[in-house]
Amino acid sequence: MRVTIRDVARAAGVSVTTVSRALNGAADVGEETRQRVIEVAKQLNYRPSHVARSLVLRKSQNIGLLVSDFRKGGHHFLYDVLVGVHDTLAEYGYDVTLVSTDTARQQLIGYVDFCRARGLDGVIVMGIRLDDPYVEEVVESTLPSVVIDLPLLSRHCGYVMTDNVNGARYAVRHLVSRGCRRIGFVNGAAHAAVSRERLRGFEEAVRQYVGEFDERLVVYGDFTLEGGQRALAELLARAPDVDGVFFASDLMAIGGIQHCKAAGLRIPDDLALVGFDDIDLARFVTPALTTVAQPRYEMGCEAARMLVNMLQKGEMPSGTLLPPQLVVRETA
Amino acid sequence: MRVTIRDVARAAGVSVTTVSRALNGAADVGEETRQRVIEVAKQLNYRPSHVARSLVLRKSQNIGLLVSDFRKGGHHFLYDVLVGVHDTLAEYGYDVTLVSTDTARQQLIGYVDFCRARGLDGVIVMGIRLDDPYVEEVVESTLPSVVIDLPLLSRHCGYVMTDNVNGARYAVRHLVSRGCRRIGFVNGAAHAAVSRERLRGFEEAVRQYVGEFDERLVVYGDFTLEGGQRALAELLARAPDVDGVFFASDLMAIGGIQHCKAAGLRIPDDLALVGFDDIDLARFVTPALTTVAQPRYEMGCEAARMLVNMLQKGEMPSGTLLPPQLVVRETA
DNA sequence: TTGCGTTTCCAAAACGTTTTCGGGTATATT
DNA sequence: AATATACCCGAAAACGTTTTGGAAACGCAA
Repeated sequence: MRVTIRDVARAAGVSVTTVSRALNGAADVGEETRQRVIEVAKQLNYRPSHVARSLVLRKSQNIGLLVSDFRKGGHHFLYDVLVGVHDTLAEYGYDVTLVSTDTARQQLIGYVDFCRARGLDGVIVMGIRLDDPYVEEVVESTLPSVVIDLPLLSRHCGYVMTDNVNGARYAVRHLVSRGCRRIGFVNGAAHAAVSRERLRGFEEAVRQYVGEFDERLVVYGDFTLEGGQRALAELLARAPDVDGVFFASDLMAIGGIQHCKAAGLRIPDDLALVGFDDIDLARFVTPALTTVAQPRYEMGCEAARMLVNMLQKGEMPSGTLLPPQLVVRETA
Repeated sequence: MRVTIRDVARAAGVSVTTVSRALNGAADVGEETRQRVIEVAKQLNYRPSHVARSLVLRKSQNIGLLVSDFRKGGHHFLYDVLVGVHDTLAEYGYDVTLVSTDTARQQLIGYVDFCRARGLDGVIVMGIRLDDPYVEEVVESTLPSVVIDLPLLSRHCGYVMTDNVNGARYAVRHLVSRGCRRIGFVNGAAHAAVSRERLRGFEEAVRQYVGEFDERLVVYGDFTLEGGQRALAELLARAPDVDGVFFASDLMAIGGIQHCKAAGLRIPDDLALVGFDDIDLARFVTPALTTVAQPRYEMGCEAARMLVNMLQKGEMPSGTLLPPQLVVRETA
């Protein structure tokens, strides 16, 4: 059947101890025996069993990627982050197994127990909301974790997110540089952490670049396309003199574009639009959407890096903000 | 530290054997002891170690999701399939760990060895191409596997893909029903299995619905947006009287739309377009793209189901075709 | 009483590794 | 020559489960 360390030992005429040592680069094994063992191992196509190793070492070199809601939207975002996580984790020799909160919830156990049962060394959490009951578990648990897009910090829990306040500032600054003086904001869901930050950045930038801040110019669109349409309509009803608007997501901004077309508003002459995210759609929609891009892939990489530093070097978790980038196209 | 089966045994005043049996629903344990054990286990918040179990059972309840190239395009496709795979595998009590061919390749070992080292019970392969050196390994290996979008069938390897020939037929039939009589085809990469099938469906449908098949009306666009633009230009140069064209991917079709706009062709009056895939973009682009949708999520589910049946019931692998669906929007 | 079948339980082996502790040689030091 | 010092190597325990092969207790029939 499977070729074990014992087979290698027998074939090389040494003990299993020596095989283990030779293959793992331990010090106290003669150079010639080491070579022989390596040769035999290769000959037999020997692959150490990760599960046996995990059992004795009490770590699995396996980290969980916890996704709160796989289905709902955010495809682009989640996928890129996932790839980033996978790539850098693979570099460090870790595997990643998918964990959905749904399955844990279904078994009526916390996700921490879920991960412990599987011997996961740590977990990267994404797609979770502030109002999710799991956040409490994340911050309190001793399972090393880093969460994406939610500023949760504790002894065993770090986070990485994009610098939303500066992202919002970039957007406003750009609109101002394009001549806008009366700028509105279509925010996402109110309970999302990122919404608050983008609002803060928006307000600060408006105060800095145009002077007065009119809170009647911020409306909420729930991150959806239809929400964006509705919200923009409401905004324009409140303040017809608005000449530029910042959307907290590209999807909402695209809704905004559609509203403008329906209302006969020229973009960007009558109304300048800038979105947030830089989803794939952004470059294809007409007019192409000016937006502030999130470094999705890099967020995954950074989260992974932080986690392995916690695991391997015992570093304390931290909060990392990644810089977004304004990409200007046609809408502003 | 960790609470083990031994702790439960001690606390319940029985042997570990009995605990194992009680918890796993084996027959020979008294009903009252079973209840006591269960109670104690709950009390102690005992979670059996999956890795210890894997070691002795020699199966891990863990299957690999092999992605040949995480980065390159296909985001939408891969993500939806991945979610489908995860969801139904979770239903059956399996975990899924991400495996990229890159990391295996980098370690200079076959992906089968890679999976075996990790004790994976099986593997679902996606994003692989006909010319990939790994296909040989897939069909020859004894590791139960099912591949997506590539018709590989062997003793331990099944596949699921969408019914591409019928998808192409739907597209052509729709174009014909819209009055098109001279229909072109912008195919994807020639070496992709799906390309061949779509071509076959296209040819059959053209013969059936319009009569003669002119092979000069099929060009290749490499699945990219720019490729689609170029290919359509070439097609129109060859045959200016073309009045409808079927693209083997939405991205190429969108390239086609852009070419039409640049060339001053009205869609669908001068030229009717239909794509393939139904990516997110399709509904947002203007005019909205008529296309044939692939059941991405269901493909993942079906692949998972097939693999589980192979593993649990010893069923033979099979080839499954899932029906695509024409979604008509504005371009045809 | 003996023999036998059931039921309920347990000790121990097994799964495939790593690691601790110590044993043996050869070489260097006194 | 005796002793210390490296240097290699191996036996065995451990990791946390499942499962095998009995064993004890009990009831029942002979």
